[in-house]
Amino acid sequence: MTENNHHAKRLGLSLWFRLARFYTHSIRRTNQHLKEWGLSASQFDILVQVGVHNRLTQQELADKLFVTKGNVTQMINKMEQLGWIKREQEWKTKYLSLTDTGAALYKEVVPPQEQFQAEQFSKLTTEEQKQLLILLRKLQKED
Amino acid sequence: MTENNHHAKRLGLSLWFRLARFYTHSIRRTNQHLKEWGLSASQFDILVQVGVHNRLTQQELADKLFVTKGNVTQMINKMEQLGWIKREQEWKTKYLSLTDTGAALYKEVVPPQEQFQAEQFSKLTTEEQKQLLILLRKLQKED
DNA sequence: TTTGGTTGGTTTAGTAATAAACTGAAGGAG
DNA sequence: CTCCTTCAGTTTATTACTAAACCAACCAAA
Repeated sequence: MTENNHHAKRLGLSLWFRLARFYTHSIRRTNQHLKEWGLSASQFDILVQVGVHNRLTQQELADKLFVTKGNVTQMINKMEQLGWIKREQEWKTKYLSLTDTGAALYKEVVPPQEQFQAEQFSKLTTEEQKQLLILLRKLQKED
Repeated sequence: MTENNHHAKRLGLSLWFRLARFYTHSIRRTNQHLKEWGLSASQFDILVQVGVHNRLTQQELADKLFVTKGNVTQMINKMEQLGWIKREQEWKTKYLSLTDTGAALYKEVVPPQEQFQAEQFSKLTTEEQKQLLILLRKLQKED
């Protein structure tokens, strides 16, 4: 193996570790922050997706969040019970949308959460943040 | 709120979503890949840290991985039982190191895993990967 | 018309992680 | 000496997630 090749490999592992560390740290702080409104990071994720893409199916939600449909079933069960989300069945598919309570929560929690996430990246300049976004987008692009 | 300020906030949220999506996707593939050697992503993480920083305490390991010490206790229990890691108690602290089996596993699994992680970032050029690493490092820097 | 595939959702068992409360040992201050 | 704090690790209950098996409904092809 060439020196270059070796460095390239080490780089991949370093990137992975850095990214994983930042993620775990960040999600912990996020959960802590969202406690104030009685929801978790994943619930917030769902609230936003359902709020933005109204009447989407569970499968579509799973695809957007990159999680399994099994996970969606469980999360929605809970959020339905909490009265934030409603399911409307048509044929065999279930369409999701926010209840009034859910919509109110959305309006209340999104602005401070935007603020909070902005702060988590505030060690980077706006220019650097844009760069980071470009790199992340590129990483996920389908072949 | 100014237009700029608003964009800055949206940027933070976008960054967070992108990063989270990449992470969940990536860790799933990693787990899948590591199945071949019968270990999980988190176990690999621990194997590497203990392999590199020999004889570190559980608390130090927790700090390196950005997880709670409770999590470390549980993970180490399992990996001790699997015969990969040994604990040596001195006073009240427990020092971790790899067993011979653990060291053998380390040697076997690290190279292909480096290869695998390199591939996960291969949509970026080497230059871009270095940039990404710099940005991630900056994000985690202590004040 | 049966048969078999595809699709949306559910269930279940297991893994990783957390927060918070706890144990037990040291080490210091009065 | 006793009390108090701190520190390393453990325990417990809970959340989020996965993979894999499953169910039910529709659809198409033979």
